[in-house]
Amino acid sequence: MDKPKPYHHGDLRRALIAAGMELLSEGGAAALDLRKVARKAGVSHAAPYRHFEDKRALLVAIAEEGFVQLAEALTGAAAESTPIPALANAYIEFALAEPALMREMFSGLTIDRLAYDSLHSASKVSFGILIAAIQVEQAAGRCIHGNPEKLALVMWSLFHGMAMLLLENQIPMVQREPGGVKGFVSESLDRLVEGLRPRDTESK
Amino acid sequence: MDKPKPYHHGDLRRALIAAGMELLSEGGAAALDLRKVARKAGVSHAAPYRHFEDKRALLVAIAEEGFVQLAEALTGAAAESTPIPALANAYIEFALAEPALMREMFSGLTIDRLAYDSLHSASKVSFGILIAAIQVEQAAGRCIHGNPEKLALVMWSLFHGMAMLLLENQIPMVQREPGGVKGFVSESLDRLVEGLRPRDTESK
DNA sequence: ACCTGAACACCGTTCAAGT
DNA sequence: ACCTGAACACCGTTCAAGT
Repeated sequence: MDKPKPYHHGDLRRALIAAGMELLSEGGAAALDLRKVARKAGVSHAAPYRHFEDKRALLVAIAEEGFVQLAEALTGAAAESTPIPALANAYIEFALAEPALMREMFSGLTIDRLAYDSLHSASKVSFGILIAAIQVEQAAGRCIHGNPEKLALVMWSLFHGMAMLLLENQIPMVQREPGGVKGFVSESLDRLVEGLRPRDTESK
Repeated sequence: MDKPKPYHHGDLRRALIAAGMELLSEGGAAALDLRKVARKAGVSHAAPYRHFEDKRALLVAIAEEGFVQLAEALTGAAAESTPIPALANAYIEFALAEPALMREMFSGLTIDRLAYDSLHSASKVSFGILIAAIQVEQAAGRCIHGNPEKLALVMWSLFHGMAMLLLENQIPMVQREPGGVKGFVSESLDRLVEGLRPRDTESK
């Protein structure tokens, strides 16, 4: 009664990506081998080669899916009343929730970016959300003028640095602080907004 | 006439680390397999296990050596007349000169940090240099008061984010900009120093 | 004490053969 | 068209045996 399916899969490609993401989430990059992915999807170890040229191609597809999910999380945050802190928290929460995926997304797959164009497009969507947030703040007079792309790049760099350093346990002291990760993110953001150079004292 | 050496190596451990770093530099993480490292050091593929428990232990030792080299680069920069921009440039130059090493240093080896304590100590040296630089700027009245460790953490996050995003070609537009990477780093640093919120107009 | 060669389990990839 | 099973080269790791 069902539509005739080729063998037991309607969309093996999607199933392989999903299986790969699960393995990544459970055991990190080391646990993601192609034969295990195939086993998890219920096909032979050679079947994935019908859909992906090699293991790297599967990893690129997974990273691309990761960027789609990140963009979704950021889109939600951008709609809140204080978009900048919301975006920072969303970025860092995403990274800490899926550390292995985050590493894979930003981990040297893109050396020859011409070959993986769709991966870069996916990552640019997230960047676009940051640019839009800066423009909103500029319009409201809460952010200095200047090229919004460059300002967004500074902000992104700070988000990304905090996320990766937290991810790799490089700053374990943050976990013990009052306020924990959220407090750290919020304070760091204040520093970027207010600046490190002392302001004139008469400002309110 | 030479002092009797055990077989052909006086310090195989060091030779293995050096060989591993060369492979990393030449071909990235994918090119670093233990058998190739052994071949490069002129020993059998089982010999490394006399000095390293497993492949991960060698990677940890390599990452540790990377942090030592990073600390050296930062120490030189900290002595310059404008230490903060010098540190930023040193950090990013190091990352771009040895991308594969940089990835390895910050790439999830440290999940159970109790097991790799010396790696964390090595990374803390670099962080200490950043803290000291903040304290110098505070004493000179060029940086706001407040916990220097927290301020250094913000600065490190920004450095690290810029370095990793550049490394992974996430911001290719920077390469085409006038001033290139150095211009980007310098402008971004200005934003952190001056802040994103508009300052009172009468300040010089 | 330190190193070697053979051996084992496992992975990425290929390919002739099946439906 | 899409999938399978056998096969190949290669890697991490172990271990009995050599000096």
